[in-house]
Amino acid sequence: MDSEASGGEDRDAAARAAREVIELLEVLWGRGRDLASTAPVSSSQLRVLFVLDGARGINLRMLGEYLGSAPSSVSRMCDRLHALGFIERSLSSASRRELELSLSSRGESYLKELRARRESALLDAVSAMRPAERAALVDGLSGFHLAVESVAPSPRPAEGRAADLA
Amino acid sequence: MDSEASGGEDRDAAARAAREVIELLEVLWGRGRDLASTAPVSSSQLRVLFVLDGARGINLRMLGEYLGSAPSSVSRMCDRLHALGFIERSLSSASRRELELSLSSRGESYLKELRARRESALLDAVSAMRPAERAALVDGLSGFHLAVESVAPSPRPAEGRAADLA
DNA sequence: TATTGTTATACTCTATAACTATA
DNA sequence: TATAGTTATAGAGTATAACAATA
Repeated sequence: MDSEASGGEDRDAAARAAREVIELLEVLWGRGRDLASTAPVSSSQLRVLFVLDGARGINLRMLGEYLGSAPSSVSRMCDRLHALGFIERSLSSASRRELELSLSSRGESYLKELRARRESALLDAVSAMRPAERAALVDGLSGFHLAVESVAPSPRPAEGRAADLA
Repeated sequence: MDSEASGGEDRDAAARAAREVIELLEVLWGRGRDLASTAPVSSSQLRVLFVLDGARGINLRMLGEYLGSAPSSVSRMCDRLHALGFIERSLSSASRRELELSLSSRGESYLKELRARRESALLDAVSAMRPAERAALVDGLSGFHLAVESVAPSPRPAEGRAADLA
């Protein structure tokens, strides 16, 4: 009597719990957004760094598809990230009209430090949880992570699904 | 031997798992962002709707503090949301220099539909999880949700913490 | 004088459309 | 002709600074 026979109430509960936490973080996370005093990169630029960290050497068009952004937007964003020294743009050896984009060592270390700061901030929250809840969070998020990746294959999700999420 | 004696590895694991899922959603969620074809409101405007849904009748300054945005930005955003018919701005009866901001019925129904669409999209993901993981996700997220609210009191979080999260 | 909200100005991000260079 | 990337232009979001109205 785990789920199938019960009509999927547990699925609905999980979807609702996820939606509520996402909303909460959407408001809270957005508070230090964009040109925040201490942040050298905007949230859009940060998304570029995340993608490049997981797909080194891709071209500008491909990066735009991962981000769901137009090539012109990505081009200008890369201008600024390059001026900041966070990314490198080298000409592709295969095709002279393509670029190969990647994180610079400075970009890599920035990302590493940001992740450490974020985990430190999150540690404040998870430390306020009971151990059993914390263990459940790890198990639940691991499964959710894999499930999201299987459902939303990179770079283009289900075409129209993503629009609902913004 | 639940946690205290083990040096907090489970806390670190939970913080890391949360940080990874947030990063994943940051890239994925952002794909349908801002002026997306079908979306009538941008992600910034959506944050306004979320706050007003939880704090009806607040003034512009207070809304700005919840969002972490400057009054001038909020003022213009409210112009556009009012033009769209999603919010109402009435003069405060207590103080003639203040506004009382709230969702219009159109804004409320928009939010309700958006939440339904989001949960439907999330249902695709949680349905791909095993029942035990799904149950763990619900328990873990419930505890996390409460913990985040206790650690980051509205409207102003720990002053400097938020900047790391953008 | 202090506070609330608006307007002026500037920079970033976003898009579409027009353009150059390469395949 | 089709594709990769850039540039031009316009609208939205962000900020700081100067301003009007109210307390």
